[in-house]
Amino acid sequence: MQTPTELAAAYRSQGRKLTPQRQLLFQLMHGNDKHPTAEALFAEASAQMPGISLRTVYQTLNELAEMGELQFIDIGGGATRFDPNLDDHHHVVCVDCGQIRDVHVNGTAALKPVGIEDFTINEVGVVFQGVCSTCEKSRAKSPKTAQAKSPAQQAKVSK
Amino acid sequence: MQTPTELAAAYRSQGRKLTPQRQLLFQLMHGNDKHPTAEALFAEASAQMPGISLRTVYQTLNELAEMGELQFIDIGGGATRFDPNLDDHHHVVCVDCGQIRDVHVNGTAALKPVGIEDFTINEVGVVFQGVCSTCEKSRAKSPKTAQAKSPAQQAKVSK
DNA sequence: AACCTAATTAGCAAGTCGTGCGAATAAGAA
DNA sequence: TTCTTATTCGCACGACTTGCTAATTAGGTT
Ligand SMILES: [Mn+2]
Ligand SMILES: [Mn+2]
Ligand SMILES: [Zn+2]
Ligand SMILES: [Zn+2]
Repeated sequence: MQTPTELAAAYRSQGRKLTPQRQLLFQLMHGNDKHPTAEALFAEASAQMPGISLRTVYQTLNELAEMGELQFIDIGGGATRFDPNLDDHHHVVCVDCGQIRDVHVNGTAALKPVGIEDFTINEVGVVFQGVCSTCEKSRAKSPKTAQAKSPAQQAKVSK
Repeated sequence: MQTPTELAAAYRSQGRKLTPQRQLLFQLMHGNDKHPTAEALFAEASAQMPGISLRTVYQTLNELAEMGELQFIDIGGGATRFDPNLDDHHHVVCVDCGQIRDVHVNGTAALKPVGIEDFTINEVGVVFQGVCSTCEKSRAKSPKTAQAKSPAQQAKVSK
């Protein structure tokens, strides 16, 4: 995603208006590597701008996605996560706390899909599933007790 | 996923009952490589057993997942897809029609995630995005016209 | 500085997907 | 056949996201 300033220019050049809500969201998303949900972003935004609506957050995120400024990440778990990082990168998910971390992956070019000659491939996504060090420690302390997870950070893991 | 007969045994040995609903779902899922949604499976089941409830379909699918007989696949697009194929494999998604196809991938062992030394990785998933030959042809005929897609097969694609 | 108008916002209704709950039903053991 | 308890089904409800629209506002025009 471009900087808030660059986005301002991009918006104007497209006949879009520069509202305080949008500017705030530009700031909050720029360089954001947390892969937040719309709700999470709404919470942050609300702190600085009480009254901003969740609807506007969704609207702006969709808008930015249409403009190619950010991507959606759907890895299960209910809510879509938003990612302003447009570099070629992939993700690791902690199955315990649900956090998503960027990860650069070497070797993706060498991946050879077999049996789909009839497809024209445009993109490849790699998702690692594991446990982060923090959760690993918690497990050591209370091996039996499942950690309390807020719905927002729960990861619905396959298999 | 095991055969309906094997599942029957597994169920009984776990004190679970063998209902006609479950048996039908075992059949419909066994060897199913369509990665159906719960709704899609419900539709198929309803054809053979009018009156079966969507609730029961969800219940049975969750049950089978708990038993490790199938996996959930979440690649965006609204509904979770179910996969009875437990072999080590990956998926290709047609961004046009939303179909998901199994694909064996060579080279996954060589994938090197960089910068997540603090994670204990358990699993790696690879998803290819592209266009299937059928959709490719449709595009040739009507390049401008977007294909009509049923909600169930729509793929919500990131980026 | 006041004005105009299209774009935007906020809020609530509604849609989709999935789960909690409880009464009625049925599997399977006795 | 009887009994116990797992299961089914239907509906309410919850989480997430979008549709709709009246009120507001950005930003160009006079
Ligand atoms: Mn990312
Ligand atoms: Mn599969
Ligand atoms: Zn964690
Ligand atoms: Zn297709």
